[in-house]
Amino acid sequence: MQPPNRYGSQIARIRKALEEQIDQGLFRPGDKLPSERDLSVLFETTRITLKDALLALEAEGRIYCEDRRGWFVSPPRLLYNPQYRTHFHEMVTLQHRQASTRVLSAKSTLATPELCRDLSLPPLSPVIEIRRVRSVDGRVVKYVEHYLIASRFPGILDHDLSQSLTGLYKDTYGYTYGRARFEIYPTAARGMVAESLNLADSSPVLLIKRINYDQNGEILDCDHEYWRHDAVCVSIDSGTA
Amino acid sequence: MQPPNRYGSQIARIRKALEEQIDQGLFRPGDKLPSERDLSVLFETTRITLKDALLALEAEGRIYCEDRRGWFVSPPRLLYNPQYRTHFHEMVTLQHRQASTRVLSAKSTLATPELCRDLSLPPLSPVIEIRRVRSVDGRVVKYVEHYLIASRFPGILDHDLSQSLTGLYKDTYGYTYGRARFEIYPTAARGMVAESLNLADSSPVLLIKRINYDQNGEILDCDHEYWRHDAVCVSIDSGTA
DNA sequence: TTGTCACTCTGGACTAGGTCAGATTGAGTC
DNA sequence: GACTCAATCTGACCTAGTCCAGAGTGACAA
Repeated sequence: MQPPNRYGSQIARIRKALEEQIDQGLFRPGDKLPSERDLSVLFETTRITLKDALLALEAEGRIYCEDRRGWFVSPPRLLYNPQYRTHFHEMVTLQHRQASTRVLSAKSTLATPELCRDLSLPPLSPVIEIRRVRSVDGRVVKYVEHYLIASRFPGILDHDLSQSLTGLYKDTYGYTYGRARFEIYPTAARGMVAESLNLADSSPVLLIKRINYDQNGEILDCDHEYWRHDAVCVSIDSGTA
Repeated sequence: MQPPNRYGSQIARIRKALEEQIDQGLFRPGDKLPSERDLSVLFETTRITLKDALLALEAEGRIYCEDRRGWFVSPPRLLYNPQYRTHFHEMVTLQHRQASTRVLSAKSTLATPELCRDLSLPPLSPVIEIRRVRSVDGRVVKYVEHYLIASRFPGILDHDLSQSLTGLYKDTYGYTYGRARFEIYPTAARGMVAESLNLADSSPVLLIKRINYDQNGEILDCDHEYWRHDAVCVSIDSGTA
């Protein structure tokens, strides 16, 4: 074992070396780092120690990992203000970046007990479940599950669901957004969430649950948004509360 | 090596076993788990594999780790609505839990460039820097750095700073809160942040930066709040935006 | 042009240990 | 009762590998 040097530990030494390379612009956002194996040779350590250093940088949001593809330098976080429910594409474009959306599935199903509570529905109510992933500059950053109160959206499954739901709500059903309630907390990606975000199981994500009301204060739907934890900065402006 | 069994992997097997024990109430919030060594013997695996399972549960917020003390079962998350700047103690008490505050340091210093920008101050402006930690039910959950515009708070260092700053602002200076701006994102604890929260370096935390304005729309101060990532659920209610 | 299949590269999962330093504890002292 | 100090417990940090499965690539055949 190497004695602790002026960096305190191997992990800190490697972390700082990589941080410096990124800060100096030798690696640019989106660039791929060398493989864990190559880096462990380069830093004269084992893969486990090296991986601990990579995990530290990942926790900080400086780099991210794609399952079995490699480690990459994180682009700047997307500023996301959930209060203004502008189109995702519009928000991304305003930040001079490129957005895309892919529908994974869309179907009618029965609300879970948790959904019944969140949507104020009686037991066994039907809901429309839409799963989508959204990308910025080609990188998947968000996996969303939308749950729409079925009775309020007749025939919605026949529409193109890769477009903005906000626009569809307004143009087809005459609903505009009123207030909304959010819950935001860090958790881990599992199963389909991890898969859709190209993450390893149990990778950290930021979960944003929202319940959306229409212009008359009636519940419309709720979303479960799973963001790659390094890809977003939630930005909120409160009035006098 | 054991072949993948019906749980998919050792890590998943261990994670699910521990999850079940917690769900069944065999471990209660705040309880200490057996040591990593004991658990690795119990699950017939190595410490590294066992630790991966613990890290997965930590990422999810089910358990948390205190540096060199052990692993513990996470209590329910504290609901935190940053819009209502009620006293921390009041908020915690409303959720039937016990709050405490400890002042780490309080001094006058010069604003960093970042602070000058956030507080709209000219270069080299003096600010009051207050560092505190706040606990819920005896567990440290938040490390905060407050930066007050020095010219607006003459003599504040002579007051008891372990009390609510909101109250002090109002009673001593006649300031009440108006609007505020937040930025919320996951990052890693380093140095004093990690130390104060009893976390290992590079553990995940939720960072909430806020800039606070007074009743007249003038900037008062800004806070950098570092929350243990499993201890909080940010809850927000937006009006019609 | 398209599809497929073998090969390679990657991180994921896993074994089996050791050393180190901070935190805790308990016996003993004053 | 308070204080000290040594033993012990704990996670942090570290070595040195192996095997596996998914992702990507390039040659080649249909």
